[in-house]
Amino acid sequence: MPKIEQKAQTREEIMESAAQLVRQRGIAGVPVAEVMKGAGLTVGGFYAHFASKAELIDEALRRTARELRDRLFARIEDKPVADRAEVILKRYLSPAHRDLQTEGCPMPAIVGEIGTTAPEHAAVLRETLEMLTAGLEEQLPPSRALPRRHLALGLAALMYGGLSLARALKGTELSNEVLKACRALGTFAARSDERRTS
Amino acid sequence: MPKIEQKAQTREEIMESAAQLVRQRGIAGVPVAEVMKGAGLTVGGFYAHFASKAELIDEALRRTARELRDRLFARIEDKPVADRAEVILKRYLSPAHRDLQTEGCPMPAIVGEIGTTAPEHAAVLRETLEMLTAGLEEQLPPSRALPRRHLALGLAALMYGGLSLARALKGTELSNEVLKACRALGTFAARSDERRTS
DNA sequence: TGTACATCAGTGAACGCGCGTTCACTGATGTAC
DNA sequence: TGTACATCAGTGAACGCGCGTTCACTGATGTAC
Repeated sequence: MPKIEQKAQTREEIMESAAQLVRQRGIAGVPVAEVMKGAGLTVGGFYAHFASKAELIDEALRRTARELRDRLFARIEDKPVADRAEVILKRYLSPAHRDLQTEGCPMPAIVGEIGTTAPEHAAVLRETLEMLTAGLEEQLPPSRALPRRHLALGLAALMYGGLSLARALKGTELSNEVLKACRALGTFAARSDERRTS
Repeated sequence: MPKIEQKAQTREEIMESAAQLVRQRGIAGVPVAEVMKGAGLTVGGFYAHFASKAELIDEALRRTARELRDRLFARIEDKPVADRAEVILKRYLSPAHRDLQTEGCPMPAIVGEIGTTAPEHAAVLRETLEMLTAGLEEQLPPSRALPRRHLALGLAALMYGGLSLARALKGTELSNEVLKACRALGTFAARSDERRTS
């Protein structure tokens, strides 16, 4: 393999390792050395690929956000409009999503760290939330009770809040209960117009 | 002042300093030295009052949870039952609560750290969430659409989620929008039965 | 009441550790001729 | 085609820093007689 392609592939492996670890343990919880180990390398080589840890994390977070969006809204157009919010809520607020942290939403791991860490990460968070909210808004039926944008943003906060708490409480019955309650509340809010007009 | 009282008062000052700082910067973000500085002391004396940082944080978090409950539900019985959820949502999801981190809800600062820090902190989080949920449940009118417990737990997650995101996004317009959207969604859910039966 | 001694809250420096980053070096890949 | 040289991804150790915790010491308070 030519040198340049090889290097690009190594960089990709470092990124993937970082993307998994940062979702599980947050920014401060992931040493550069461990990211490199996850890619089968040693610490020293890191700076041949990235200017700093912050740059790596920044890029890794953007990637996880896109990945989340793709999974969350995958084949959603196949569902009836009235069911879409519920399907999305079920996907996001599922025990599987809570447990498989390395593959899921990055927000729970990093939100609490914004303000203590590099300022550029705040921008990534904003973009992630905007992306999620915009995606939701698109799939919501027209509403008369609440502006769609408000409903979408509120649902996003509910989803994020429920998943974060459920992860932090993992292993307790309360954790499952939180997921269930948030699914119920979210579905109720998203469907309420429908029921009221039927 | 007798020695013993003096010592108790010093301990109290250390605790208060810790309670403020931990709400603002989380567990890992608050060095013992800074807590002591906040109490007008130097690091070395810390271990005359607490066995470890974890013990201090644990106790400080319990205190902040009680404080939150007292503020959130203060004089709530003076309000009509139908308005109580909205009042609580407004108190919790207010710009003031977002901005005055040293005095507010401790959850946003610590939820992401559970799992990376001492395991006893997970228990404090569970108790805090239970306390908030139980308090909410008491104030909600009977509901037929959702079990009250589910509504209370969902509202708690919505409140936590909205405040966390708003704090992380502080200084952006999105931050205000999140607070507003969560208040709207929460109030809508809490009131929906009422409207539907009227 | 006064004096000698014990106690102990608080100080300030040091220890040990983890981490981000740097750096001299290595060895495989690629280029010039 | 073969040989000498340049490049550079990756290694492993070291540096500097922050932090939790320890510890020898101090000086004010309290007690014994």
